[in-house]
Amino acid sequence: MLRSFSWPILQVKKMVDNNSGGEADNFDWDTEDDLEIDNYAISAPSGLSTPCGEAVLGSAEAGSSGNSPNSKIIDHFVGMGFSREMVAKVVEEKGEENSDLILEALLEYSASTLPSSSNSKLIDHFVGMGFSEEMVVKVVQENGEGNTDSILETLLTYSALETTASVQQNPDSGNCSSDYEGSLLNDFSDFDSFSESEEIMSPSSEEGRKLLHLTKMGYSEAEASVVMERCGPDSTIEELTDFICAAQIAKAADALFPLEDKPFSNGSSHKKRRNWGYDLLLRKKKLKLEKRFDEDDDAVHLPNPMIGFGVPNEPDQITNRVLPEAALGPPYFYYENVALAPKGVWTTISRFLYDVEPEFVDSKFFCAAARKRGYVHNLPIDNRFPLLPFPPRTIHEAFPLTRKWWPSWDTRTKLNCLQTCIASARLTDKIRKALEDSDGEPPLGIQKFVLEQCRKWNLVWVGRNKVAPLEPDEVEMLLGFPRNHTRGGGISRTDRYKSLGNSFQIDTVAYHFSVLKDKFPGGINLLSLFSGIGGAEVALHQLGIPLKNVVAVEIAELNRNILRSWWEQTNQRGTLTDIQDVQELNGDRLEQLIKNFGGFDLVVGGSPCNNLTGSNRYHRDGLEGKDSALFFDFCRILDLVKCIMNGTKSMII
DNA sequence: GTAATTATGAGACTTCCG
DNA sequence: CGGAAGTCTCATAATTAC
Repeated sequence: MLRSFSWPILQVKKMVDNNSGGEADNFDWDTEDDLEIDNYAISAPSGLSTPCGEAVLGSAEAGSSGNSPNSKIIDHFVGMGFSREMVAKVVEEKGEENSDLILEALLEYSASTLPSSSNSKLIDHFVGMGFSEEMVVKVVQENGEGNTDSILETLLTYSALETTASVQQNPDSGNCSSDYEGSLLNDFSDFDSFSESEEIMSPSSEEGRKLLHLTKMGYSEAEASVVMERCGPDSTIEELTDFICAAQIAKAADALFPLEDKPFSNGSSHKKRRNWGYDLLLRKKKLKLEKRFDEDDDAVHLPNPMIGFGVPNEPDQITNRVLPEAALGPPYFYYENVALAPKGVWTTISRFLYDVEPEFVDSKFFCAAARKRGYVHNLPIDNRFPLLPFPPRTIHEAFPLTRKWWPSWDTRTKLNCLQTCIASARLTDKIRKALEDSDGEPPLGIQKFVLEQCRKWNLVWVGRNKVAPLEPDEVEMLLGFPRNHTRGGGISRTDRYKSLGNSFQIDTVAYHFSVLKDKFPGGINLLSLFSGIGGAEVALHQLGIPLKNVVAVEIAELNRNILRSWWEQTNQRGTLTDIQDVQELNGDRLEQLIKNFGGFDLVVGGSPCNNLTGSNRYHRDGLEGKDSALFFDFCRILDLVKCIMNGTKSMII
């Protein structure tokens, strides 16, 4: 039943409305819209590139003009890799005669805007998405590195502008609203700076006021009316300008994915693929709008008990659900992260994964340790079955030797979440000393202290007054990995804890994957993002689902070694492809992989949680944190896989 | 002597419960 | 409404290994 989620029927309804073709708020980028916007951009060239361009370029507006006297020299330096606005600014300062002086200034300016080491990773992240480095540096500086959402948005807009500015040699753009300065999206209050267009329309009605606004910003009256018609009468200026920018963004996507990828350049995959960035932007925008309208409904309520659609041996089972159409496979996908993330994170994750409702499950229903996780997936949920035999499900079953020393006042039967760090020897010593001071039953205060530390650090009793953290192989067992999965091969104890603490609980994941067994009797092609020590692979293997082709993306060499070693030891007959960085997985690489073995059946990923988890005292920055933002790479890659596979299919047909 | 490992101590945010 | 419980952590210093 859905009662355990606050995930609303309402949301489902909304989606149905969308699918049935709601006009005004239908942001779906279907072919019709595509054409229409393209035509729109071409048929009305006078305003489209300029208004946004003015806003972005600020005082250096001359750069966007194709026929302005210094455009040639600007193009020259832009061709060398400097950003247009930087060149324009420098040319304005130094004059266009002395190109040496300009070059010197440009180099100096570039050096001064080089990324600091702290945000260079963020910059690499966006550069990896296909944006130019200087553009990224600039945008990161403007937006601050904390706000990846607005960075991405600005980048997309900039790309669009660069493309249109260089593609359209627009004779009129130079003298269009050159007095407009400041942020296009934020400042709409200053009417006085547009005196020359005052007479276009009187701002008597609300509609007229908006129209006037848009025309003052440099759009033609015709453009403004078309956009207002499309966006509906209630749309804000911000939405209207966003919509206009969408036309440029569609072109920006072209710039990101040049036409040379031959195999599919005539098929539909390329066409769809180029829109992923735009889709991402739209989903972000949609999220923002929804946030604005129902801020109260933002929170996802975690179910209690946390059993998702059901766990073995529990009567409450949900075997039916309706997935949004956009979420349907192929491929199947499976995304995992910590359930207890900061507010709004799961709403965002769900929105980006086609509005699929997360399934929150605590692994304590599968093993002796808690592990509260959210899973967003499009797998069927009927006829699931667990791995057998069941692993031990209480501490005593898992560690029978501890029973002898377990004090009666320690009432734990389950361990807390297995994390990446363990208690220090000093702490366990402190506990021993505290207990030795009292004969027999310790005072309540001591009991409370000890119990608190035991819960916090998952300590077990290994002797009289002696507690200890779990050994790595004990953690392996609890998580369902084969014994010694992470042992040896140059891996330290600390690394083992770290890798295991970041991993799936096999029994939980296998229970969800079990529905695939009937569907893929001949084996499965798996794309495993952030694969770590191979939780998904191990789960599928233990279910008896043959692994045909596995592409595992994992940044840590140690983890790749662990997976490779497991792969060899279990005599896998398929092929395992290692990839180090998700950034390597661009459209071309994916097309090549998909072409090689005919598509992925399952895309799995649990992106980094260290900016989400409550254990992080320093950088709990939510999805915008530098590591957890890799979630957006999961979305990016999943989108690409979907597009390429659908494109391939339609080509074959 | 340098590199790798280990020890140590650093709160915040959310939900649940009474 | 306040307290309790729980959380895939991080940076740095100290120590040990090579």
